Amino acid sequence: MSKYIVENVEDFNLRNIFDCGQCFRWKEEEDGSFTGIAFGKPVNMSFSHGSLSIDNCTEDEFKNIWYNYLDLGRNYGEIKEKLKCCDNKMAEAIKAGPGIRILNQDLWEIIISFIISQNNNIPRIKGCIEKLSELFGKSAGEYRGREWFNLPEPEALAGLTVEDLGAVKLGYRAKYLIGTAKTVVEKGLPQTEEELLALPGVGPKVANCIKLFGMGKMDSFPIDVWVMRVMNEVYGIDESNKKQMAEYAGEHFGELGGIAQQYLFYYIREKNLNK
DNA sequence: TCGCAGGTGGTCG
DNA sequence: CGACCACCTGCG
Repeated sequence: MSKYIVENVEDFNLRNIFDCGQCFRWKEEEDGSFTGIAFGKPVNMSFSHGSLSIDNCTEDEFKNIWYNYLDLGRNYGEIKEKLKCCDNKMAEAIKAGPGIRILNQDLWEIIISFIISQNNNIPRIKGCIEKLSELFGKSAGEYRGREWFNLPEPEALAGLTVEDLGAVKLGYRAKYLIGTAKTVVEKGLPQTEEELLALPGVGPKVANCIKLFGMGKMDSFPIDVWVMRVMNEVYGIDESNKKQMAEYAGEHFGELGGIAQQYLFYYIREKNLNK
């Protein structure tokens, strides 16, 4: 079992990264490391004093998968300086999650995950994704004493019925997943906002999440209930005025909107959890 | 029991 | 267009 180690990794914190709402397949271990799966590879990551250690990972896999997945080529120190500039509130938010990075995730996995996420809570979202993978995904092999599964491919999902998906407990989202899978099989993966919004179960919020987490569009600014709360609390915008929040993000954060959103999201959730 | 959780789609005015 | 409202499911 090979382990790959990278030194001098900055602006990086596993809990910040895996608990900022962008992914659903990672679990924190008692020792503070995280075990999970992406791009068909189950691994365990641990990090301390600038040293990132990835277990069950070869050098090739690090270069081909994890370097990009963890967004290690981006200078977050520079980004944080830009966002802090002239914005004390943002500087405060960044302090809550200074090691956040936007993961570059598989587009299809992100589409499925965020359709499931709508009007749902995190433990159940994670449960649905695991169950869906176990029942209908391909095996990704054994690791740390269990078998891992990938999310089902579009073709596999497109051939299922709502009844087939019953055990996954997706509720009314099951028909969205099947409809989206059928569209993707027929027309390929979506590439534009228009194509995203044409998928069943994808509205403005989910589309922005897909763009940010699955398409590398860092200017996307998903507005969910937490962002509405934080934009109200921090910038005083009316809690229900999504349009004004989107405008504010465009004007003040610009190309860095998605990253700003992550700092704000992490900040308000952490604050809420500590209450 | 009932409201709520990373919203969306359908229906009105 | 914008404002409502039902919606699977499970938990407190």
